[in-house]
Amino acid sequence: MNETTTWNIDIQTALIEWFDRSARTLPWRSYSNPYAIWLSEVILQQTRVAQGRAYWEKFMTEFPTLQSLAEAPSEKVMGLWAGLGYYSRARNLHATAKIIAELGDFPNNAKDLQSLPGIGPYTAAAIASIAFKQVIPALDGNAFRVYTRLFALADCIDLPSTQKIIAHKSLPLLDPLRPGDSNQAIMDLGAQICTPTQPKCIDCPLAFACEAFRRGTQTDFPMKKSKKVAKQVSMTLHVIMRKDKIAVIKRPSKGIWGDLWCFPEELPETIPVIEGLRKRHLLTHLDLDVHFPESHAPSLWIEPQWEWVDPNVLQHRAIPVPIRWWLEEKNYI
DNA sequence: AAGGCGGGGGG
DNA sequence: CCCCCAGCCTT
Repeated sequence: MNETTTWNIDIQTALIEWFDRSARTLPWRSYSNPYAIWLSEVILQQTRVAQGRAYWEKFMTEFPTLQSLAEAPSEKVMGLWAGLGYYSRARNLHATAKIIAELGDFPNNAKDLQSLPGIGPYTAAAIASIAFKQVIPALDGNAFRVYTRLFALADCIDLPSTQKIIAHKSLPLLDPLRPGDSNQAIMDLGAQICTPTQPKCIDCPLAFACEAFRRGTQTDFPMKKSKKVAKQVSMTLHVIMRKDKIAVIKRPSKGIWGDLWCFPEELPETIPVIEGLRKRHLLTHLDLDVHFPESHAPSLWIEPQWEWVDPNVLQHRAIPVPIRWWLEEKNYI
């Protein structure tokens, strides 16, 4: 056994022992069925555990099995997802449930998993390692941070070439008998110890092996391209009342708030408008200045795309956060 | 390779 | 205010 091998095994062991001692207790970790694990992984894409946890509980209660999710109406799936963001995840989740239900059994390796909608390199590796014990590194934002520090790797993590290097260098650090736990240990480490700004290296089980720690350059990693500023955009969402009903439209699948119910952005010029509320809504790529002008449509007014709904029940549909905000401001919730 | 896509919590 | 989070998909 050469020196490199023993070094890697020392890291494997330190990681697994730390995991057994200090891992977060998360509800999906008590499940071994791939459905529950897949659901957690999709919900947690670009989403903190603290935010996604309640959604996982809701989905598991409403759809205890993959079959039940596959058979659900999409309106119900989108409604449960409302408020969590990145709504294409919900559409892809539903589409994949139907595909797997049709297949008969759950794909059990990363390559097959990655062919499914909404399952990319990270999620495929996570499911394959956790549910099926495939030895493959699951590289999320946490893992990229932990590994670039461990290796003092100064390459930009946005580049696919860098991600390949990390996948290659991290593979031997996984315990071949517990690859899922090794991956989850790295992610837990990133969330609790190897944090972006103030890493707690004094408590880190991998400090003995960490090149950035040895150099005192932990916060130099990971390197990434500077992000662009969010574009400022003004958006008009017309609040149109007809008697006691309010006009809503279902937004197209592509674009912001895809498949969600929203107030119309366009209004026939024949309907007079009064100024309404205004709200700033920040997204990663947009700085929205949302206007809510109010108007009243004649009692028999028909607009093909609009649906007239009771504002008191609108909260139960799949609506974006600004609509929910408006309903709250007007005491409909 | 770059840009679109949500929302919220923590420093 | 700024950061970035168990990323993926399209162009």
